[in-house]
Amino acid sequence: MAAQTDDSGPTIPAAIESAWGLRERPPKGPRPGMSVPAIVDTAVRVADADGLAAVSMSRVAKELGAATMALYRYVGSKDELLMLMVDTGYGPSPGPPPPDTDWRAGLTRWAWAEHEVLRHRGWLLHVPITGPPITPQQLGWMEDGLRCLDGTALGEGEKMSVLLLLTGYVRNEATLTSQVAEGGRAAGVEPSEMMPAYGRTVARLIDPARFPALHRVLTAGVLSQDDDPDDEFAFGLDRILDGIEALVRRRAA
Amino acid sequence: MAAQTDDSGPTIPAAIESAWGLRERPPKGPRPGMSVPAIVDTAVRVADADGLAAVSMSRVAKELGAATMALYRYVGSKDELLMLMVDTGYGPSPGPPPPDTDWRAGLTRWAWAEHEVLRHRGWLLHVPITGPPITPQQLGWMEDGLRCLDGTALGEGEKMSVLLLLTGYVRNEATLTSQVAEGGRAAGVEPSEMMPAYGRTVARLIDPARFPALHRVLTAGVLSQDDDPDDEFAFGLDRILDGIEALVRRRAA
DNA sequence: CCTTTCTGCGTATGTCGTACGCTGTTATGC
DNA sequence: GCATAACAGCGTACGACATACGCAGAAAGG
Repeated sequence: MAAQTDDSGPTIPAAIESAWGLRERPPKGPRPGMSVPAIVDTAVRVADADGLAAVSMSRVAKELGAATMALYRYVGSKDELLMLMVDTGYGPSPGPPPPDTDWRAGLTRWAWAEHEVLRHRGWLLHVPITGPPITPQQLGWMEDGLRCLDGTALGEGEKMSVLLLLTGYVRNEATLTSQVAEGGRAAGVEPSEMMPAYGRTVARLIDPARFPALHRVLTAGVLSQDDDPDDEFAFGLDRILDGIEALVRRRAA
Repeated sequence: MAAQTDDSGPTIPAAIESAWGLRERPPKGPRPGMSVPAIVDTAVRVADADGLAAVSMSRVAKELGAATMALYRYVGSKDELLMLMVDTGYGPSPGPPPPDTDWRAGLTRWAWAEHEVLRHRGWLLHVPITGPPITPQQLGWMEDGLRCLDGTALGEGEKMSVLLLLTGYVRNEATLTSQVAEGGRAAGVEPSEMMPAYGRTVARLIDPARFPALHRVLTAGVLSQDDDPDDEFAFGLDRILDGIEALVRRRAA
């Protein structure tokens, strides 16, 4: 019976372990000239300024005044860097719900907080996600979301499902609005003219006889006026919370 | 007043226009040796077999027995090819709801149909979407979804929002499950051991005092058993439909 | 038949991630 | 004080990729 170390489960990338503070500096060798947080912050700054596509290893290195390959002493791969960028990009969660907040108000605040982050950091949506969250801030968001549901009679699995449902909605809504915005910028259309332009395009393509319902939507002018994206977000959020409320009530009975 | 041609709105890529059948062959020049559909089908086959990352222009060309640059006579860019791949990959919509179907049953069928497509074509989720749908089949799905809501008192804009909400949910759920699956395959873990392994990893990282709610979820064994992903999907779907039902009832009153 | 217009595609360019190995630095064990 | 081990920085090189450009040959109109 050999001594079993605690390395059960799949291997965790070294840089993630250091994000949890589980890594000390080796006793020998030269002092590191950079640090993982400095690299990640620089990468985030590049993404904020020029988008995720601008984040290349050479660009980040140049920004730091270092050579490209120097970065690989700190992060194992670009994917690892991206994972850490997501953690930093989201930032700390909005914190546990204030006392005397019911679950619905708490989750509303939670969802709006993520909405706000994604509105300012659209590139977060373009990071290819490779697995469930294991970075500190990500799990912090989860924790605070779970706490909102503390007073309910939902099972632990149901709480988790509810959070997944909500965060999925927030991400999806943000993806849609940012796509419209980015597509418009690429085509050189004013943001306010985006939806009308899309409506005209669709109107030109479809045959009203084959797409009657879609045609009705178009003639109703739904795509002609640009709604406040926040209204759109609030609409879906209320629908989902209504659905969750039905479940919470049933469990409470 | 110059004659206004119908090229209002942003430019539509040539290959998309040909997907709508709005393009005839030029009268001169050699006969084309390939066709856009043949190229797209080949690309879809490659993605089905080896994932979206394997879809490069050179790989598709090789598969067709042609040179890389020959493809550019048919599609303007790789992005254009991807857009067409999405259209073909989704395939035709499940059709309008059968007669005497209420909106909830219709949308349930609609959502499960997309769920099924995404389960078989996980790569669809990895295609970076650059704008609102303008390809024939995509708008076909939209049309059929709208028809499900024909009998309700919802406004046209609300119908659209409801569909966006649903399709967003379906995509998000599929993204999560496929990420777990892909992440597990990359780490060499059995699919059934994925969630437990994730649970152990999180348990090792978090401090129960700082993440009490998360710790409670872990000790409840939520992540230890792997649920049927279809159950998870059905759970969220019912929540959302409950929320929509509340709205439909309010409008009907 | 000649010109126009198109197809197929070879070549070349620039960008990217990253494997490999050399050079110089630092702290430890003697 | 000195050898040595462990590490930091990074120059070079490789393979993959999207794609701009331009040339050769094919098909149809005049």
